[in-house]
Amino acid sequence: MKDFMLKRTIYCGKVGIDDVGKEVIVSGWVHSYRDHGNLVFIDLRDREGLVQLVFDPEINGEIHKLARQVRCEWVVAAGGLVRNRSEGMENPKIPTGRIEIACTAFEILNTADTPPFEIDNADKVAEELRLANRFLDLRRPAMQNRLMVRHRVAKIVRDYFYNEGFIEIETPMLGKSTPEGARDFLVPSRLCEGSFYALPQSPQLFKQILMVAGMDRYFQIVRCFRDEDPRADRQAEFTQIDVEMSFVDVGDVIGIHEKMVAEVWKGILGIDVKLPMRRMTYADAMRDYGIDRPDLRFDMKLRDISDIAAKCDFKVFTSTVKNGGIVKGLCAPGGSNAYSRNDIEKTLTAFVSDLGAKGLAWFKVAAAEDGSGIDLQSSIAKFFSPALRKAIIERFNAQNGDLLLFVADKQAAANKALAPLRIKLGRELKLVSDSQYEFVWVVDFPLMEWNENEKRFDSLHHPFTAPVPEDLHKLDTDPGNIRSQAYDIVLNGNEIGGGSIRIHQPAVQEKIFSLLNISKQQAEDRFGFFLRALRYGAPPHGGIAFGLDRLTMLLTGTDNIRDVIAFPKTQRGQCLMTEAPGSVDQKQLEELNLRTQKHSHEPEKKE
RNA sequence: GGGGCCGUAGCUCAAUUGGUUAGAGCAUCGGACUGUCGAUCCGAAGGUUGAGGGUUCGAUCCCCUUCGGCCUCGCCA
Repeated sequence: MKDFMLKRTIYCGKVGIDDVGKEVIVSGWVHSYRDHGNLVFIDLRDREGLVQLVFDPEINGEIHKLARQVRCEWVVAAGGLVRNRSEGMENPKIPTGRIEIACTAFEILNTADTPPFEIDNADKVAEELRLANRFLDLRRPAMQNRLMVRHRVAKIVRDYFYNEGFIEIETPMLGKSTPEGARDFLVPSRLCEGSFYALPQSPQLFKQILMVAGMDRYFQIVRCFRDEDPRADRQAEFTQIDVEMSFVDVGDVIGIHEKMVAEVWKGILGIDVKLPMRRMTYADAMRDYGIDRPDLRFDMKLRDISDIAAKCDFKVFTSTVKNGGIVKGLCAPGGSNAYSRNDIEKTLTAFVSDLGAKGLAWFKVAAAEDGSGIDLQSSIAKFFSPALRKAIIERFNAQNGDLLLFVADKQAAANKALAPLRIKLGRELKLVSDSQYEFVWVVDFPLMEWNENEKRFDSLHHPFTAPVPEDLHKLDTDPGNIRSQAYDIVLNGNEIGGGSIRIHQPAVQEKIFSLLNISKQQAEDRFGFFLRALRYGAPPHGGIAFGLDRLTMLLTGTDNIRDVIAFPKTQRGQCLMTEAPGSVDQKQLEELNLRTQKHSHEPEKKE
């Protein structure tokens, strides 16, 4: 006994010209209906697409009457004969537009409340409303397609790793909190009163231990959790393609994974990615692009002009250089026509000052007044001798009509402002194409960087990253200049994956901990299990992790991570559909030996 | 924790410098209609202008507080 009579024989979207003359049964959601009093048309939607149902009172008066009652988003099943639409009645807008189903059977499986927004127009609807009614939002083909792409990426990746001899192994979700890195999500333990699990920020130590255990090649498509503020491309709960391999060097890991990426791009977009992908050192990336994830779809490299600036009479420049800063800038091709003086001094300057820059110096490249070639024009041009102006033009190989923009600051501060400025200009000057994919491996990262506030070194990647062997001797003398065997894969300015060769000798690991100001005792408390594992015969090993969410974003051309996650959270980490997080019963708290507490000093209410 | 944008009918938006009864399209409901496909035509209903307070003769508009969404800095080994 079924609770419906008509059983589907084919998906709506799959009914085609080959089915003409066949009896079929379709089921799905009423996308739209057109009632002519006589004929009734229903566009029926399922996962695979739309198909037009026709109800003719001459054919079957009873179901025609029934069909007149349906409304959008009702769930129905219909059976009938597939037939060609006669000439002039075809609808080229939908793939099934050449055929229709002349219905002889019809069943209303469910009615539906009027939806809070029209499925067809949901792309224009406030995201808040879409998230609260995700079951409706996900009925949209665009959303279903993104989830489908995500699924297919996972499938390609699984198949790829299966063929390469990798084993998918699950690691715990309830783990131990490690104070480094991002903030942990904590889960109170009922059985161990007063203790907490942490949700994994990544399976880092587990996958390394799997290498110690001899699994040799591990991968996992795994949820990770970092309790930090979300962004457009970042959720607290996200998915990694996590990989680890034994007896490998940097080249091995890169080789395996660029092939994986190429297979994904081929499988999803049909695009042949040229292998091997190019590589760039961290130092070069920072010098030319001001950032460790350069967008190589366009050139517009940053140039340091500190040597020229030191000789000018512009005090902002000279004093910056004198105080150990740099003057760095870029040349926007055609920028002096695209940006008015007001654009530069208001919009662009505001843009960089939001990023911490103190100002933005500019020159327009124009025909020289004396008719001899080109020259720089600016309110500050007078502080530069003709020779210096010429030197600047040459540094950028600037052309008439270009716009030169400079930030004078400490090196890191200048890069921090210029790198996003470069991206903004590249976009606005239409130097980037959406169909262009420029991959690059960034390598030779510094192992550590000095943390001025804490007076210690911090890992750039994480504390298990192996140094470059030739730099090992600097461990005691010059730790800030040790390069690491870390690598990031960057696509169009997005980091899509990153990893490293790991330290496999306990002595080196302990040395690194001490440089990071982690005492023997602390290391023992936090990573004791791991250090112990390293002492029992750890093979050389390394790995990588890709962000599945971000990969899917790039493959589907969205800049909103929530579009590639079925049930995402808002910027405050809430699910607007389920209203998580929520309060819990007192009884649950008691079982966990937890008590919630209001601020002891509540802000005073104004009278 | 900081900065910015936004919130008007179910949805998307409008509303002159602060001024009369807050409008339109779509959706909804009722009716008409023989091939539509954004159907069409006729009609109806639909509002705590996110919430609270203030200024004012008068507030969607100005000010304060607050809630929510988005973007962003910090944060994200």
